[in-house]
Amino acid sequence: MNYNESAENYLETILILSRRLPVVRSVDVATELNFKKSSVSVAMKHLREKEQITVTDAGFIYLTDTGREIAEMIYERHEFLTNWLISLSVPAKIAAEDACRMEHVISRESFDAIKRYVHGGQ
Amino acid sequence: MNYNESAENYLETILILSRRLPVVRSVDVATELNFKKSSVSVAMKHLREKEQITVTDAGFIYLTDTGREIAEMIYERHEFLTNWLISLSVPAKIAAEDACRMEHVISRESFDAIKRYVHGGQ
DNA sequence: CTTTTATGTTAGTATAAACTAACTTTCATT
DNA sequence: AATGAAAGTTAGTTTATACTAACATAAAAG
Repeated sequence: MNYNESAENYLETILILSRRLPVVRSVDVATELNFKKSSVSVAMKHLREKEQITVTDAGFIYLTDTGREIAEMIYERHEFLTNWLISLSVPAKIAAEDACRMEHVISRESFDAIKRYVHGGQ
Repeated sequence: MNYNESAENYLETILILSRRLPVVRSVDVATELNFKKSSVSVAMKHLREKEQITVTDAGFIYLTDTGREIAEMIYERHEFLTNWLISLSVPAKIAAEDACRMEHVISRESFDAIKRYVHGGQ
């Protein structure tokens, strides 16, 4: 599978949480994803090393420009694919789960093509 | 990532090769997937254990009913998704690559819904 | 008949990404 | 001040899935 799926998911989760919470900490990500905090701690270290997030002394996580770009791309796909599948009568839970996996494996070309198709077909 | 992606891919490859070659051997799968024969050997052992393939003394690989069912489902998705993306002007190579990843992560519900949508929209 | 090639297997390695367990640090409450 | 909860880290484990290296066997070719 895609080599960045895990990292992309973390970045997306940080973005989503940053819109819901005043600050995002490691433990918030762990709670959201139902992961252990040790797993998140290691993952955040990797994201820091790739300079996709910064973490303050207080443990507050912020997306860098690069990280935000990825997060927003994935989140846009997530929203679009979820809503599209729901509009095709896929149950919301299944639609969200599928979107959550598809969003990491589609190329820009295909995503854009599907978007054009869906909008054109409305 | 999907927990069965690797196995599904092997089964699909066996199906495809079985239509192209008189018999399918481990080495044929390795050649097709650009994997080493040791990797395929281990994978075939797992598929045998799950009773998704049988292997004759001569090393010829055959899908069981269960294995064939999975292989055909994945292959149908592969064909459909590839052709659909190509019809949306995605370059063939990219379409095939994307289909090859999407085919493993979509639920039956979503796949059926997309199929209905695409056929209805023609 | 012996040597080479093709095929398959086994054992051990590497990587990614989760996990548990144990530890530190900090902060709050008694 | 002492205790305990919350947060984060580190070390080592697990699983999946590929890999390399080394070996076994059988068929082909000299």
